[in-house]
Amino acid sequence: MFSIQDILENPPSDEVALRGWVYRIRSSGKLSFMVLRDATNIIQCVARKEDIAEEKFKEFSSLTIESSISVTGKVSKDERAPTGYELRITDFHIFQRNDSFPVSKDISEDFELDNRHLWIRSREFNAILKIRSTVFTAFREFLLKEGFYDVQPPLMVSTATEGGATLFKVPFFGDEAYLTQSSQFYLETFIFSLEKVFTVSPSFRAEKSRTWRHLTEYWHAEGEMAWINNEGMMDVEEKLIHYIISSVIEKNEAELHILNRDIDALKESLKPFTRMRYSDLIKNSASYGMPLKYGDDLGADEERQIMSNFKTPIFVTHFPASLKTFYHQPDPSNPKEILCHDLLAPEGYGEVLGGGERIWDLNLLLERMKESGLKEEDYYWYLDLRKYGSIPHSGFGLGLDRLCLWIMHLDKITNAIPYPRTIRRLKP
RNA sequence: GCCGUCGUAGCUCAGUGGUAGAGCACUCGCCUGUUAAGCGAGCGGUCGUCAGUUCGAGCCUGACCGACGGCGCCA
Repeated sequence: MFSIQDILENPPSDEVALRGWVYRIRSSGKLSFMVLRDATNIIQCVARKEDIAEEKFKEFSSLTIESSISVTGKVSKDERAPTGYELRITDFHIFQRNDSFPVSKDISEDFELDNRHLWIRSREFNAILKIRSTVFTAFREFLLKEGFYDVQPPLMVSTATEGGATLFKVPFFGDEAYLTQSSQFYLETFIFSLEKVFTVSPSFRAEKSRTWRHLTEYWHAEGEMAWINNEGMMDVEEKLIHYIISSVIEKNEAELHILNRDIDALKESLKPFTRMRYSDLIKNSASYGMPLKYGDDLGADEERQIMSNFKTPIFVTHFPASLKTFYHQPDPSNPKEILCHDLLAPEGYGEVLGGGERIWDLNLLLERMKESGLKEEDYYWYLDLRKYGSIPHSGFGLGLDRLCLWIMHLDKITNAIPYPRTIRRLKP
């Protein structure tokens, strides 16, 4: 059995059979047009009254969108057909003729989300899923080539990474567990065995966020490297992002077109990324149209305005320690700032990645934990890393859904993931 | 946690205190090249719920219920 894409690439001269779902159907007297879709593409099929029995013609003409069907016929080039070729039907078999498909041309954002299980069949979402697949695969491919190992940290944990308020509680045999909000601390344990590690796993945040770029369950791609500093980490990340974007451009040009993604704009991000200290960003902030003072954090509005001045992502480094969590390594030349970086995507998309050098001195880490009100005994295993062969190291966390959001130039993160989980959505 | 918007037909939405509307979908016709097409006919609603004001409420007022959007937090 051929796929539709096979047929379009190598149109056979003999009769072929295809199977799939009815994407569009319209009848016009003595001929009926049906656009068939499968996983790979769409092709217009035409039934002529003269080619098949009258009853079969009627049956065909009354097909409904998303009915499942197989068709047999001859393929010919036809410029009037949506994908350039057309199959003239000699026979067909209906697996199921369904009632009217709930998802039609006029649907609201909310209705679409309620029917996401059906909406993912659409050409748009088919393209989104294919690009997601490339992004996830490319992330792994690149790091494996760089000598990283793919590791599997636990998702049910007993300690917070960022802060306690945003954890989901789960009953745990009379005790209480939490769904992980970041695997960073576990990745740090792995580097003492494997040196370069990464994981792609879900993270959970019980934040009552209601924004265009927050999810309660999101795909977190995290990496951790032994013996590397903040600058070196950014070098790896920049190559990684370049690799992911190149892969998407190479493998998903057709899908980018379906989504009306400006590929030239995306190609801009294959150029080197600007690196800018937080303090310099603040100094220049007025010229970016967003006057800020030292100590201000970058929110959605700030990032959007600042990034409207850039065509490629930028790294913002050396944030004041007060703006970030406790585990970041202070800058030796100015201990009030830390050796960290955020990667802000262009075209108004903002933060997609955060990373930096971790504190590797035991006493400093203890001090910072105390300031943050964290109990030593909860983090005994994390502290052990600083007791037994501690080394300088860095890591990062990349929001894959956010990366997909930007790469596909979508309007909100719930359109970048098939089954978004947000404060108000647990179905479907 | 803060600010805001909306509940009318299966879907998307109009609706000015005075007889409940349109487009799409669906059903039945018609059409030899359509592009979620076109033409004709048909089908379809206790206007979120409860109360109040009024001669009269989808429309005004209040409460409740439900949904959605933006910000903070972050990835």
